[in-house]
Amino acid sequence: MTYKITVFNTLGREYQEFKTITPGLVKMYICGPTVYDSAHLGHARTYIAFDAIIRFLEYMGYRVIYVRNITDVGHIREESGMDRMIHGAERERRHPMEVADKYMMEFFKDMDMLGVRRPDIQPRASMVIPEIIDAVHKLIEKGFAYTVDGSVYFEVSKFDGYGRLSRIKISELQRHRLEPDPRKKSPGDFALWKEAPPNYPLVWRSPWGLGFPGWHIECSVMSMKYLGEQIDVHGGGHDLVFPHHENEIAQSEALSGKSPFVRYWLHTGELTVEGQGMHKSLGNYITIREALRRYSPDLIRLFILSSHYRSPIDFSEKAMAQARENLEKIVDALNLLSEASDGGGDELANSVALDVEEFKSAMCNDFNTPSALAAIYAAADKVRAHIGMGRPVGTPSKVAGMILEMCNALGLLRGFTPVRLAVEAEKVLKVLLDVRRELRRRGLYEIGDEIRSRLAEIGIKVEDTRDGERVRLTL
RNA sequence: GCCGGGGUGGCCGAGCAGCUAGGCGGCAGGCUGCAGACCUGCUCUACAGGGGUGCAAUUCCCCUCCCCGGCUCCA
Repeated sequence: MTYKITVFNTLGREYQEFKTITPGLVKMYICGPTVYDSAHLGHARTYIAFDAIIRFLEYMGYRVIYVRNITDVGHIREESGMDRMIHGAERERRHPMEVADKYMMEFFKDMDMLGVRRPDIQPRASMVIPEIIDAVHKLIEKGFAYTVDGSVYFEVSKFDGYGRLSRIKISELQRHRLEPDPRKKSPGDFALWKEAPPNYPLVWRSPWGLGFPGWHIECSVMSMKYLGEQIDVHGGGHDLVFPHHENEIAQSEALSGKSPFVRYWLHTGELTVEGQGMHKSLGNYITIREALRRYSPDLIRLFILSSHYRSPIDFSEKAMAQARENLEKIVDALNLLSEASDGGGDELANSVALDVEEFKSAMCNDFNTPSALAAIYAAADKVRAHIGMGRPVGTPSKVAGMILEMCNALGLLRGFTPVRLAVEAEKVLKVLLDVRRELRRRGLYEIGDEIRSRLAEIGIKVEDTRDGERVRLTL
């Protein structure tokens, strides 16, 4: 059967059938981080969510060209009007590019540890400065931008349809955290190129003097440089809808003269911690490395995928504990299957095959990972019940393969191997269980239970069934 | 103020016009020396409140209340 994938497009706020420009090929650009500090759980949420989407598309047979940028210049901070990179550099008393490198490498490592598929191209804003200057120049030539001393601004009113993505009206862009530059023609106009103050540590020569790019333009340039003037998917956190993505559309379509710049805009919901936004001042700022010290990558991923990518998600110990139970259920089912012997019919395999169909249709419905996980749980439960009732599995490796196939399509349990004891340990365990059986036969339950609880402490759960002991390893 | 997203059973969390989400937890029973796993049943005719349109509304429309986000910092 063929599957129709439906996605919710932020542009238009509606569900649309997913049809790529070139059949079978997905050109996708995801906004990467500004590397002035360690990545946090919010980044993990966004990139894991997109990772699952990408893996699923690949699972469905698409080739995905995935570009995710690194922004290492031009991201202005509000209170000081200072580039975020410069701020990081001042804090750490290093050169801005040294700071950028440090956090970029850290980010790459975090993503690898989380099992996020590497993008095919990871361009860096500072490496496309010539292209940015060129783009800014063209925007001036085309009449979409104007200069004010050494700065260049995009004139929003020149671009028809500005505000289509975020549904913002130019006339309502009246509230500002920062006093807008009074020389701008309209408060909504945004910088393409900024004139640098004296002694600014990170500047480039341009036709307008020494300066640096505005935030937004780098993404337009990198997206078009590596994926072309029109792409299939552009994604990022929900907080980027305005102004970042709105401005990207304006710049890009003004430059290329082609519309739409992006077919499907996908945005991930915010991550909160115990119900509050993450802020260093609240003390609830959790970096990815901190999270990885406490939780396995699969656990973090399962937690994130338990919520739909567009919904907000709240991080808490309780939520993680719940995710852990669910993960253990899946792993338990896979472990049980690895020990089950062939025999019986295809009944279980056929039933799990239905779950795989459920899984696919859930994911085809705007990448509904909670529903997709429900299908995996259903399959795992069937396995546990089947084996729990002592029924033959039929083709355990086939069943395990189907469950792993679903998990892997979400990036879960990619490195799964059934937990096994070493041969020697196996023999020792057998001796212990033999002794325990004899103890129980003589009614010496207390000592038998002692053996059981001591084994449980080291991750070996012994369960007594009619057919003897079943050992579950949670090593 | 403007724009956007939400409020689903004890908790988490899908669905969004008719048909069981799912998970976690709790209770009772079965099986067990016990525990666990597994099985059965219950908690579970839940969808913020009030109107409206439908044969039919958690799902669409309007109003009210509450929460959150964006409005040139953010994934």
